[in-house]
Amino acid sequence: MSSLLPPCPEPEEKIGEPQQLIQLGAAGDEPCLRADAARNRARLLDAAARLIAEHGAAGVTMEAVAAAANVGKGTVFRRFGDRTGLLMALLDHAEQKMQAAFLGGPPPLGPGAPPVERLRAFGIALLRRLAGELDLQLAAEAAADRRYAVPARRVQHSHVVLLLRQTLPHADHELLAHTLMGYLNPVLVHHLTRQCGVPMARLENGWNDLVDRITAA
Amino acid sequence: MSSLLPPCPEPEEKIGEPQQLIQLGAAGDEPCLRADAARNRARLLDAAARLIAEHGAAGVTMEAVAAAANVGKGTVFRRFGDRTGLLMALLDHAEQKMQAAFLGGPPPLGPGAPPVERLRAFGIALLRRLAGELDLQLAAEAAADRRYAVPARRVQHSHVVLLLRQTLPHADHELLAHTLMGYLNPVLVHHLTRQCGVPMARLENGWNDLVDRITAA
DNA sequence: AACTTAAGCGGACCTAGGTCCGGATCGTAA
DNA sequence: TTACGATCCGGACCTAGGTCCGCTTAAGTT
Repeated sequence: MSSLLPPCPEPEEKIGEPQQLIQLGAAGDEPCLRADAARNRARLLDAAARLIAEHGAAGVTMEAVAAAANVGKGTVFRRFGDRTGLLMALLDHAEQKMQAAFLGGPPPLGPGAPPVERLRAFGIALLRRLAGELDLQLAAEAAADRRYAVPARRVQHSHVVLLLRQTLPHADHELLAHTLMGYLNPVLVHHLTRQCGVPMARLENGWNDLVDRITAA
Repeated sequence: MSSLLPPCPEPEEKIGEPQQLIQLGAAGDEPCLRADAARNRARLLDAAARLIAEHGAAGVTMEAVAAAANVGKGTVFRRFGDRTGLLMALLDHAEQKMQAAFLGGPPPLGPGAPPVERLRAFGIALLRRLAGELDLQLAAEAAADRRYAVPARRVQHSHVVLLLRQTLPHADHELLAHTLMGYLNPVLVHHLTRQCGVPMARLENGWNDLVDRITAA
């Protein structure tokens, strides 16, 4: 069975942010904003971060962000598309740093280590990052029908597919990657850690165990 | 490592529907509605089903359902709590039928077959059911912070934990069950089948393969 | 420097989910 | 049958995300 999915017909038109360091084939044309637009964008991100730090991601409205940034509401939506877009933009820094780490950084996360070890390191790194961003990650969840089209997620998914392919020659890497990524779902992590009191250490052990089971010959 | 999670502090107060055949320990006290309330409930479910069949789940507003049922908007929310509650009520029949099948029906779904076979049958059955309900399942997705508290999901999860426990004596059944359930996530199924064109047969093979890997000694 | 135009701005406006509370109704007890 | 209280009804109302469109302005062009 092949592991190549017809690569998911590109979601028609990307609204809002260009946003990703690695576009995996998609055009990486940063539109280069007009001076005033760039200024307002920065103001908005700053205002959003401040408000969220103060009231929590769930307690901040788009109108409040606009007001705090001294900007019209329409400007927020023009720049970021929708609420999810704004929140994902706030997560973008950490995302790009992590992408750089697992695409080109030092082992065991980056190239150089055996694929299974990279897989382990990837999950642990993502779990730890998620744990520190849970509020935002939860609030930034995309609508159900776009969730798997979020660029950051696609990059992570592709990375896992790659590592699996180097480990298991004959398997449905796409589906196995979805399974692995499912374990790293922010909503699940939130549920387990915050609502069930599961300690992070157990989640991390769970990940390593899962990788072992899935990559066992 | 124990597989017993502190069973997730019951979400404070259950709004709306009592809804589940098996409450897994929670009180199963059907409140027995007043005559007019029961009549309106039936009208609402009927109207909702009709409208959704005609316009798709995403194209139906709560107000439209209320109007089609000749009932006030407040009545809808009183009875079902919120939009998600109404949609989940529409899915309840199928859910109860399936619960009955895997809790007490004939093998391989019900008791009698070896646990691994029951696990396989469970996933296949759920996948097929989801495939026929994708619109509704997608629209009925609960808010992120309640998603794992939905009664139907908890019952399914517990069932998987049970089967895993009978198969793997020493494993973190809770976490493995979450992984398996993640594969059966309606949003993922929608993404793969509708957006990527993956045929159901491949998803089913993927499930069996996943069960094998996870339950391998 | 004057002109042009694509990009951006802002806030009025729309929609749809969710809340509230005064009044109507059901079920029961006397 | 009547009286009464708990339950329910309905639609006005609130909120917050998202859209629209006439006006403004940055940034090239001659």
